[in-house]
Amino acid sequence: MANDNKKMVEAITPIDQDFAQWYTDICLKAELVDYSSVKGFTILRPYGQAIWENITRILDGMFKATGHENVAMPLLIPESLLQKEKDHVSGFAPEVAWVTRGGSEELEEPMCIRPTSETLFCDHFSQILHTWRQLPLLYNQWCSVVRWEKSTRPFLRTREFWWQEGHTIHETAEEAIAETRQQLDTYAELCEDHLLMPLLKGQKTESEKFAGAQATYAIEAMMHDGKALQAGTSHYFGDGFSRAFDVTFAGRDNTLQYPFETSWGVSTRLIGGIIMTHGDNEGLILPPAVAPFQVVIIPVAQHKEGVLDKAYELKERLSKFVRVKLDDSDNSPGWKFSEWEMRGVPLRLEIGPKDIENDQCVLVRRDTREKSFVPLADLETAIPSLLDALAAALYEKAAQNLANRTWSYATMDEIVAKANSENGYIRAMWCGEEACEDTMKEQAGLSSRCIPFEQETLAATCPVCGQPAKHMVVWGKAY
RNA sequence: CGGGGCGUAGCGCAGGUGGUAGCGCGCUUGCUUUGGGAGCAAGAUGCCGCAGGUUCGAGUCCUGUCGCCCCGACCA
Repeated sequence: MANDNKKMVEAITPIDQDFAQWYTDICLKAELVDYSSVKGFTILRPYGQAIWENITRILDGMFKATGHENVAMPLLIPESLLQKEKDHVSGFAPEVAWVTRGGSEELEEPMCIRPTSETLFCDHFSQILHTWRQLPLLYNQWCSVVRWEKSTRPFLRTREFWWQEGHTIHETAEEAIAETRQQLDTYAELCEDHLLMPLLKGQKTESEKFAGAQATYAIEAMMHDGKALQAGTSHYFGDGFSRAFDVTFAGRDNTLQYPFETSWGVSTRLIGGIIMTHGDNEGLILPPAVAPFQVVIIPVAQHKEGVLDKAYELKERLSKFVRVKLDDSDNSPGWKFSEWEMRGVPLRLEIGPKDIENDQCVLVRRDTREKSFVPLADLETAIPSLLDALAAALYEKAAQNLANRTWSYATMDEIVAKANSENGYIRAMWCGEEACEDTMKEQAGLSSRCIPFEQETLAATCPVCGQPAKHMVVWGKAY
């Protein structure tokens, strides 16, 4: 009956009933985002922004630790600049937004709002690069970009999204490739260790790789519903962009050379990944590393003498080692329990008159709702250990979902049958031909997620065409 | 770009055949409550998306238009 009340007040659509609606409900009701008056442009509300800031803080630290520097590039790209690299422009042209007027005057040259900033960085590199002694240049920027998507969903696909884009140039191809792989590993560390999302790491096929790249590496995460989410990409460009933008330097042998380039990015889409990896019917469950509040203190019978005082005292004490929120609003304790569960706070601390009498409090885990009565003196050890246990359980549960939804097949019949009945990763061999990817899309509705770094030989031939197989590919449905 | 849904109070919605605006939640105030989304009472809140048209009269009918959401095809 508590459940009935709950559904009346602040209903979140059950996850099994309508996954898409469940997702949207959480985005809105946990107050992560709101829609703006322009389609596809969402507002990151304080709670959502706080999660993003925690992600950026962790990642930015990792970037700096590996020698990267932050810069800020312009918002607008002149049309002529965008067009310099032909694969790049044909990939992005369909989804760029244009500025054609300044004040009341038509611009001589239209400018697009950056969909990504390779062209801006290259143009800049061509200005500042002179000698091999300057290399590598390891740049990153935190910004938003605009891509005029046709269908949009909060976090997963919005017309404007916030991200970081790293752009580096190197003296040799080997160094650039190493950078590309290193940054992919950085993303993997962020996702697995902090966001608690188990991953598949690999290389994108020709047809799925970034416009203008020689190779695209990606991390793919699996959502509750068995669909894949491309959570981050890292691209190796060779010297294609350098040549297109005439980025040159005097080499060690005093010849003019083109540097080798990389770019890599993750976006606010990660927040969508967190929701769909860890959330449940009560709402969000946040990994402690990025939760705006790791502990919420809920005073019980807060009007009674001493309760609020004790709560404030605890807040003060806990704030020395966790991010803590004290909800001293007028709402009933029950309301607060539900509210903060919906918002995914990993641990709840209840403190009421009975607890104060016994010099204890109640700690409740968000994921299991498991209650423990803890002496107030032990909080400094009990809270971190509960947070760790919760983090381990979240990762374990997600890893279990990934394992349960990964299958290997050798024939098209098996693949089609599975694809029609369940979402997940289907591992199968592939001949390397794009035509077989197209066929896979048509017959099974699957796209190639990546060619995993960890290869296995499941069969000798491609299940689509029967030709000799070159790689094992993971197929799936993606967001 | 196709298919579907929808614009009425802050939010969610109701307003058969035209007659001058309603419900729930939330909000405000007061009292009682407080260990799983509290109760009672009294309030406040409207360019009915926008523009034309039909009509004595339009939330309602007609035409146009703008926008949003969801599902597909395309993309982080």
